[in-house]
Amino acid sequence: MSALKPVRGTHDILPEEMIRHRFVQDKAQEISARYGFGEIATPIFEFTNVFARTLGETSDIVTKEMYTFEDRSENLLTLRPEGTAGVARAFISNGLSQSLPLKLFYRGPMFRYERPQKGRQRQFHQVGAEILGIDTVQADIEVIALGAHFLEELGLGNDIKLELNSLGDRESRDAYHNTLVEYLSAYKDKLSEDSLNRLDRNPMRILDSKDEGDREIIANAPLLGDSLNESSRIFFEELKAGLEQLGVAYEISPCLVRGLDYYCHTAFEFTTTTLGAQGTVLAGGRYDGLIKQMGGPQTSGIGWAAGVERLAMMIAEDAAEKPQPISVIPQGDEGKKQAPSIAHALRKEGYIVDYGFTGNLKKRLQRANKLNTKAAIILGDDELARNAATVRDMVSGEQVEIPLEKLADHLAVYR
RNA sequence: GCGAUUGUAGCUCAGUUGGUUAGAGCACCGGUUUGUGGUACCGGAUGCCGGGGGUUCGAGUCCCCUCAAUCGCCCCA
Repeated sequence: MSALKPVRGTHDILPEEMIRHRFVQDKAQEISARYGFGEIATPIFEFTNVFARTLGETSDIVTKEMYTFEDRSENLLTLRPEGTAGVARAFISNGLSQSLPLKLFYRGPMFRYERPQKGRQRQFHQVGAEILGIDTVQADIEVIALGAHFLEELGLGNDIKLELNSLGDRESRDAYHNTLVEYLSAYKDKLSEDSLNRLDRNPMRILDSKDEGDREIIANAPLLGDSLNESSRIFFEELKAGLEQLGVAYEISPCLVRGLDYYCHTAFEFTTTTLGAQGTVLAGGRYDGLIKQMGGPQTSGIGWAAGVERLAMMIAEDAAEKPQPISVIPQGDEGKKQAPSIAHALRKEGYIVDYGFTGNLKKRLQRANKLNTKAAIILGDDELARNAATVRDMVSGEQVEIPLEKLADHLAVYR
């Protein structure tokens, strides 16, 4: 046991796992690009108020989960706990209101000081997509369809369901807020302690409570859907119709609310039961008030983020292909002399080439086998004297002698 | 932040009511084969028993503290 451990909630991603990690990220990027999203990278730290002001002063993320520190110039900075606030800030900083609508994809590490569990680290990675500047439901439909498409491409179509709800516009949300607080206040002596705390701060989160006593009270609580005003109701109806048109299956989840303050109208979560308590795998919603709240022009937005680690855990063992290199194996003095330039030439041709550095023929073949090599090129003095190399097919074990100048062509089948 | 479980070799784990030099499988290294891998056989190395303190003649085993992982709550991706 080494005394040198990584900081709690962080971990190393070794090459083996990185293949899956990359697969998830690259798939997200690839599918997003197909929907016309360009990739953006924002800094992993920002001025603290970028997050504090936008996520909601009372949200758990802001009040107890941020990595906040002062730099040497006494700036108060925070490691980003999520991606949307940074994208919104970048939108304002770069005057991107001239280029609306914007469709942006991002990926990268996020930081939250939470109690670690499986699928919940303090440094974790997200991929996300945002559409800025479209206040009609078409954006919601496209963003959700993108999420569903991405998860499907990962091979997770059957393990995941989409939960959908509408928080309504500001007016609807405020109206509901009031009716809910009124209703819940009658049960003040029966609510759980957690929920009591949330009654003032963020009463809608009480709908999510897993406490049994709370659930009984919630069962008869007024529904968010009933407080939606006409335009919000139509918006939601159009969203559902649009998803149906695209064959995106969903379930209405009347108690689904999101933790961050900036959401309105559409809220959705793709969830799974295969990851235990950390079942949310991709989630998002509409945030029409966010950019204005940050000091930018009124600009609507909708987007989602997905947890890369959670998705990487779910994808099938063999979903992400491992590289299959070609091994170059020198044998004897002449082989050692020529091997580096032969390997180099093949790499320039685009082949993945492993050069094992040490060991005799046997050891190098063992290494080649472990690396899942397709073919081995054996460079012995005998064949080099004839300006040729032996190519061993690592699956069949068959060997043929190939003149050096035809080597690259011959290997085409192993590419 | 709260509650519970766990922590022995690189990995997965065994280790009787506390009792000498702590074990297995896989992986690793070497050999059977000094120019031929994947199978087989033979051999080898490996541990601050998570860390610290305590009880005891004696602790991997019991007690306390601590760190970490896992599960649930909370929160969320």
